[in-house]
Amino acid sequence: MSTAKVLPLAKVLPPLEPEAVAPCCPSLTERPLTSDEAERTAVMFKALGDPVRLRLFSAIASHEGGEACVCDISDVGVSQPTVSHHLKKLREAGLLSSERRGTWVYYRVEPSVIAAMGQLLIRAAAA
Amino acid sequence: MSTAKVLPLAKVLPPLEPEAVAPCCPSLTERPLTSDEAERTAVMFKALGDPVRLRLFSAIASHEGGEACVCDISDVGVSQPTVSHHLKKLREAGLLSSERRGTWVYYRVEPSVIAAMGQLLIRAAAA
DNA sequence: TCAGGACATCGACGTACGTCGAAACAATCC
DNA sequence: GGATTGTTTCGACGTACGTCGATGTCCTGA
Repeated sequence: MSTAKVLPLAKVLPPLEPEAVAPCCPSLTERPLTSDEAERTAVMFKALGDPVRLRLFSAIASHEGGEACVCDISDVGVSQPTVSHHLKKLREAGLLSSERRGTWVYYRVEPSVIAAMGQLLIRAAAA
Repeated sequence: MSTAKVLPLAKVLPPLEPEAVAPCCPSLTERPLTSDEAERTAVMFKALGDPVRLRLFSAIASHEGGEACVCDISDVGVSQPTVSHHLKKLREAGLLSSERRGTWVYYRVEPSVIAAMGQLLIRAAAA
């Protein structure tokens, strides 16, 4: 029955090639951002611009090893599908990567992207 | 006529008492954010989560002295009311302060808040 | 006092977003 | 294979958000 699946649905969700999401973060202070640069950078900030996503991100970042499985961080007051939706947003923004290990899926913060966003702001504050 | 105005409409828009907007930024990595902390912090990230606002912010940050009048930064492809709306959002988030000087209104980046947001991310990346 | 420029507010419109329950998918255990 | 648990996807719903034109407010200069 249905031997041909329409989509294989990657078993391990890829970390999202970093280039696509963030060629990253041209300085905010050196010159005004172009429309394209702003579009790409805004995606990352928008991802952290929701209370639930911020709590999920914080829960993962503060978990030992900087990673946590979904089951560890689902106590944020919304339904489980909603948690999954938000984690997907964070992953698409390049801030998290995920990997399935047996029954559970583990999410991990993507240090390079986070650090780049931080530098961006630090430099803007120093200007 | 109408000698009694309903609202005085502050001549100089205040920098927004910093406490209200950000008692600021508890570490993302030390422990999971509470609901309230996430709510307050998300406002700041959300403010930078729009391409037009990011371009306005960058235009101000990259302008000499870290400040610019609205007339200097209105070339972002949206109408004047929309620019005003976005600047208000950034100010309400505590990221900008504004001051009227004669005919023009000058916006300036609020270094302490921006720096705090940056530290937040840097620490999360280092975890 | 009045005209004009700079900026903010108002009200309305369309779209994007957060949320949920139901259902599909994946791995494990019996 | 079937039941069970963990996670994602789907479809639908209400609300929040970005955008605009029209209008109001504040300041300046004649």
